[in-house]
Amino acid sequence: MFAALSDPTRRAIFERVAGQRQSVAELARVMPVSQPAISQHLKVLKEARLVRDERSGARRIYSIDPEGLGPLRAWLDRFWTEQLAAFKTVVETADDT
Amino acid sequence: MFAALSDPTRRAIFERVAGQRQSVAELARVMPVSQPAISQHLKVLKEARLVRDERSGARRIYSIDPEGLGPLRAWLDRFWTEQLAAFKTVVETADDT
DNA sequence: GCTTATAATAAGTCATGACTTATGAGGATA
DNA sequence: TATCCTCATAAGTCATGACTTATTATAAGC
Repeated sequence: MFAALSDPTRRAIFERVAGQRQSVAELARVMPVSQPAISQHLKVLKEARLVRDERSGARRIYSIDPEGLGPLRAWLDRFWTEQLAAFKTVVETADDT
Repeated sequence: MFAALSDPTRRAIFERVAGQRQSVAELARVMPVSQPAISQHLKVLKEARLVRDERSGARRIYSIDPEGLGPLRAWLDRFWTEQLAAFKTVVETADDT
């Protein structure tokens, strides 16, 4: 999950696909890397369940995977309360001044 | 942000610090890597504003940074609606069957 | 059928980054 | 002051992974 989104190029591809379903060639046209690089990134994103692919003739259309970001959000929420607790502590400490 | 959380060891350190503020030595005791490795990871986490450090005598106590996860949540929320839209499309497509 | 477009895989290169050991600096304790 | 912790930095090693070009497979159009 995090590994899949950590690379800037791959994250850019994901954001683009999330905004609008796209073929590999379209992505390759606009991104500053080669077509194989795009395919490799899409493979990683697909394995992370962040994108889906769908055949359309010779094209292969990639779109965001609805399942994808759930685990990330779940992980984030686990720390949200702890973060707030820590923030509260900071505020209280500041109040002690 | 993503890069900082992509490494499993570093993520484990972050989760541990998030649960309970801790010194470097404490982390080094429980984690399966050396003390310098811990320090290096903490440096990365600190630069990503995910943890804070605080001097306590010779010790240095690390805790979660309240500011840290905000940007990640903001990024995630940007795609949440798109994800739902995509999911809706999937459902509607399924309904067409 | 032959050419063209699309996309995946193979193989190889090169930089990055996650570790290690060694060392030094700063504070506590006797 | 001498010793012991605690932690950061330096330097070097090694694996991973993000690219490239070359190639192959499949579908579309003439």
